[in-house]
Amino acid sequence: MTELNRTYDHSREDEIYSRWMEKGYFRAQPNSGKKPYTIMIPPPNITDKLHVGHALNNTVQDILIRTKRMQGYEALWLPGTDHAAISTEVQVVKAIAKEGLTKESLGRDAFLERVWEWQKEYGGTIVKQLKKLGSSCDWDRERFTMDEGLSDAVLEAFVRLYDEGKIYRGERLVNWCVKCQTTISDAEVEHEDGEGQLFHFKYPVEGGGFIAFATTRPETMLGDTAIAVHPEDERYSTLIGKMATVPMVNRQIPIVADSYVDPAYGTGAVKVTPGHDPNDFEIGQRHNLSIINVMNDDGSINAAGAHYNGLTREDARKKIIEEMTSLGLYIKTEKINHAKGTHDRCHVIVEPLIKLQWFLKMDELANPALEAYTSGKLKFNKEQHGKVYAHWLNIIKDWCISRQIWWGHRIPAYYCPDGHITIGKTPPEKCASCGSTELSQDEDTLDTWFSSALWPFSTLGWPEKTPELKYFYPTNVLATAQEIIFFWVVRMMIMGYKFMGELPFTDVFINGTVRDENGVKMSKSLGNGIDPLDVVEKYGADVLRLTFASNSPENDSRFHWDRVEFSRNFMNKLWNATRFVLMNLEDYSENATAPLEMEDRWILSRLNSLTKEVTEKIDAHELGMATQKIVDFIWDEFCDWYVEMVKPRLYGDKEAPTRRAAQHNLRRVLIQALKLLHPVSPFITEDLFLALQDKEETIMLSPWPEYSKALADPAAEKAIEAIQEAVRAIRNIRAEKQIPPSQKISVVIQPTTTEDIFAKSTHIVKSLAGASSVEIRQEALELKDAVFAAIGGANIYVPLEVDTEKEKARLTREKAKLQQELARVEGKLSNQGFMAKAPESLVAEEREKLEKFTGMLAKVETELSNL
RNA sequence: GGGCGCAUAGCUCAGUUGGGAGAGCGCCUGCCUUACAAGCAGGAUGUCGGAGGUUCAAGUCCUUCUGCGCCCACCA
Repeated sequence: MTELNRTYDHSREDEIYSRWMEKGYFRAQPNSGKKPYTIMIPPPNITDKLHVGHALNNTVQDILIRTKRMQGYEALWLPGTDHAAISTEVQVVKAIAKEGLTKESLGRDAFLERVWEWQKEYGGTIVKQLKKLGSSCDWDRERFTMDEGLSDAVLEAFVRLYDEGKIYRGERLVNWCVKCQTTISDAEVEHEDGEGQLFHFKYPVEGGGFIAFATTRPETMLGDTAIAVHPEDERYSTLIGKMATVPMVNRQIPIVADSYVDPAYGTGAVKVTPGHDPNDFEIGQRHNLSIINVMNDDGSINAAGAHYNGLTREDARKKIIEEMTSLGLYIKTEKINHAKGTHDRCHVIVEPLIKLQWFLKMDELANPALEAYTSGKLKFNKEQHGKVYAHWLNIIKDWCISRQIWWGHRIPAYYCPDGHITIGKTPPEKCASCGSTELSQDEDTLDTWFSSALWPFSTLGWPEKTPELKYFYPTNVLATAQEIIFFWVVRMMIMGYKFMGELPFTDVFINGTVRDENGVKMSKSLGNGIDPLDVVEKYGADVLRLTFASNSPENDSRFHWDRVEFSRNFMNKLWNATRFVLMNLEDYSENATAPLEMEDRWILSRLNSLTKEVTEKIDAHELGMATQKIVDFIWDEFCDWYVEMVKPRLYGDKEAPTRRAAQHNLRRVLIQALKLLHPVSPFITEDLFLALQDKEETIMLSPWPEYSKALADPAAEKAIEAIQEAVRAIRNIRAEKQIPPSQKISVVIQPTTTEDIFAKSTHIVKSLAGASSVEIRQEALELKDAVFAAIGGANIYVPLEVDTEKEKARLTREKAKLQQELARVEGKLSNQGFMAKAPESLVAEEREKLEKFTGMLAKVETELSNL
């Protein structure tokens, strides 16, 4: 047994973590004979720095994995990172720009070398930071989406999906970033509200007259191929089917009827540009309109824009307004609030463009993923998240999986000069169609999420049939944030069923969002987040973890430093409680056995219930509840009550069996409580565990406590409850009478129950209520010299000089309170519906209360009249 | 516009088969009681957003209104 510092400090966390790593406690092996329990870390971007969401998410996972490890499972928590294609590429492009270099000037291979260098230098920060949190990942199995094995899995998946016709190449309107020269997924488009201009124009219509419309993007008028109106809009019914003219390019376009158009908005007529607007694209599909792309990849106008060829989109806009004005076709410009789609990395306005892209057909693949949820095989910690998951699957569209960037898995498609496509994991020697040996590989790479979608099995060795894969797949829990449900959870489910024939995990834990003090989500882009490592630095990882865990990580929450302080205070409390126990174990002998007292059996019974509750709550992924219960037990029941109850025994005769029993039980209860707390606060519990015993070398692998029926002791619980009530009553009297703690008082207890619990517990009352003597008497005391209090099991008399007036007021208050309670109970018992339909136990409980309150009221009334 | 939520003590939040309203912080009172002042004991504070409904019983279930939040989409 070791000496502990006077106050808690977290300086030993790194040392403890290193020891765990050296000992290999985090490692998990297949076929160990134990049951597997697996969690896959949601791969953070290799470029990420730890932010508050990561910290919360990892706290959740570590709690789950540590619990299962202690419960004897072969617990694997597999860590890793993804290559964050777009974000990384953007950052490296920025970095080389400082040297005056561009991607193109470097060339593909040299650029990729720079990316690897860059990621070696800056990547991996997050991994170190996760270790600071105490994350018990199996770091030997750490993976990276761009490493050899995972890259092989990506190619394998692509080839298989292509061979089955699930992957196709198609022209699609995609979000195009003119700065990054890449398509971006819908997800990467940020909608920023801002002031915009709505330009009103009119086109001439055949047979005379005009049709007016409005647009925020005049430059796309060059690609207009129709005007659309609502089919039931009477204003335009005569115009439907007629042709209008786009003057700049002198194009004849039809006026079509489509119910997409909102007749109430603007003029009720919409220009249709299928080449540059997603909704127009859909209208175009319905009416067989031609698609005209008027823009180059850099956003400038192309040859389809006639005399605007070569202008930037901004210049073209100005010139078009000028031309329309000169033709008398310009009406007006109004200012509007306008949501602009911008690229979330570079904030340049997104341009919808027609491009040849690779797509993954989702409809059939999505079926088993949806079925898994509806059948209950896939469970979410909250039903609301399951709904979101199902919603996404119900409206799923084909997934554009190609990206026009270099950093990532290059699409394994090879083209011959005739444009035939040959697909292969390795570069084919000749074209599969024409035999040409002049092959060039597709320039595009795959969406990062494509590789992430394979994560649950690619990290375990797929497509190889490894023992790991067989043993650990499907995994148990996937813990992530709600905005990732569509991006990642849905896609992992789809790929899991596709390639493994089985779902990748059975439980999804969606953790809440951490907000700042104003209730705004903490995010990197807003910069309103706290740095979790600052908290670790100042307070320790245990404190950070307890703060998250005790504040229901499954719910949204605000980050509050008050809570951090509270967590720290709790650590100190626990630390000092252990110091106290250790101080009293100096002459401890493990072999000495002694019969347990009532309070010992009480705390054991309470701890036993706690063990059951905590285990159940953790299993049910209700971590907030579990944590709060542990904290309450340690602070309230153990420290504030049990330790105080046991003090007189500890300070008594050294060799007394009752003292030996107290020593034994203090240690036993504390160790078990530490075990329950360990998943939440691993470091302090390890430290204290090692100080309290020397048989086991770590708490991490120490068996998780189990509920034992034999330890449940309702009688002891009831007895101690009565004593607690008595103590509170006496403390109340002391507070009201302003008796300082140093002044001892004498107490007379008149039990109203037949059990002699008070006679057995005078040492407790003395210690906790500051009594010099506790007398148990069957007959009542004269009240004129004593303050009286009635509790459930006894009447309490504290002999003091009584201020009659004050005492009268106090008893009157007491009487009113009791009368109120009685009225409620009586009301219930006279309620026929209640008596007929309420469960019997509830009725019995109410009857018991009736009896109790009646007795107490009678007593108070008697005392009142005696005054 | 589509989807998912939230509204409980001054503040931040718990409250999971419907059965006497809770915690932390803050506030008031008294204590440096030999583990802990990062502490101990005691205390005050709520028409559980409004209105209906189901039920013997509603913070908890249903409907509706009001005010917020998040995700996705979007105005030609």
